[in-house]
Amino acid sequence: MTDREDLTARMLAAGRELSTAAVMFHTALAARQGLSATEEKALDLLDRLGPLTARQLAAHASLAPASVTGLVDRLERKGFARRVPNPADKRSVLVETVPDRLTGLAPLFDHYVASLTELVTRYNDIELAAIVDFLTEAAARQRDATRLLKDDGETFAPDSR
Amino acid sequence: MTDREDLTARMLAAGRELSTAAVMFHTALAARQGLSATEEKALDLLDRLGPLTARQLAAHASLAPASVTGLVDRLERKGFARRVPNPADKRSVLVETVPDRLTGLAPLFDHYVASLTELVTRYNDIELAAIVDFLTEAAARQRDATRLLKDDGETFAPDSR
DNA sequence: ATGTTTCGTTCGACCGAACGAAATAATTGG
DNA sequence: CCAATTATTTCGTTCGGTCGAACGAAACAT
Repeated sequence: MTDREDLTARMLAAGRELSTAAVMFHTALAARQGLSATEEKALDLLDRLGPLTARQLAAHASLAPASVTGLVDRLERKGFARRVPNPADKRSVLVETVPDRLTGLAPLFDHYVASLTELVTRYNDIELAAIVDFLTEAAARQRDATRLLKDDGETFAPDSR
Repeated sequence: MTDREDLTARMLAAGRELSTAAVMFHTALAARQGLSATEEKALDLLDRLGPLTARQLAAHASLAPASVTGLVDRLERKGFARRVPNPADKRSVLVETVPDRLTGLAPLFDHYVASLTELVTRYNDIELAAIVDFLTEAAARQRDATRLLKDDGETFAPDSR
């Protein structure tokens, strides 16, 4: 095995390690907040797409409208989201995340960010640029893989977002 | 903002992207196989620690013995694990993963691995070594953060199952 | 040998989370 | 201004997943 092949193999192994570490981190984060997978997914959708009506949230999360009522009830009870009246349509309800729902965890995030910031002092600008490029590209390719995984399996189960 | 600060900020942003991509990939992978979070966690434990007795699996997964019976029943029914007699103790049962439980997904993995392998041809040896080092170190630091998250949260809530 | 501990399973019960159908409220269109 | 449509909630139900307690079988100890 050449040095180059060895480096590539180690890249793959390290990538797997980081991947599982990320999954475990997110799992622990959700558990710490007392959130189920569905609830966390909903909060992520609301963060990424902005306030949504119950119906829109149902569509994005692939849930029945009745299920969203219960879901939002739980999120409100736990203090992670709230219903606000929709000025444009008094039948509907806008659901939005509570702005500072992560304040209690800020020290942890700060510590982690500081740790990574310290880590990259090891590398010169050229190396760091390569790292940034790699992370960006790897994320894009993993998103592609995720899409393949879904499309391939849901040919008959429309998500309809 | 200096170039260096900009690079570091982009490293953090790209890292978050990759992290969420990894989580979504794992979620899709589990859904594709019809596995719940608990079931996937159990399979991961069995893969990492080798065959375990039901009791050991219960301890590692923080489940009651009765729950493990049902869990392993489900995994067997779905074809992802099996019980084998424990030669050292006829009371106990060893649970192991079925060796080729990912064969159907091999093409997908191969494609993703090939994509990453192609990606790193962009970088010279120095840069690639930096990438490998970064991935390894970032994984270690994220594991640390996960541990903090858990320890900090369970100081008062003994799991004790 | 025989009493005790350990292992996994079975049983019965419970809870969270999802669903469909019906009910309620508000909007839209003729 | 009324009928049809749309948005959400309520209601009752179902299902999966977990638990504690009780049990039989095997191992251990004395």
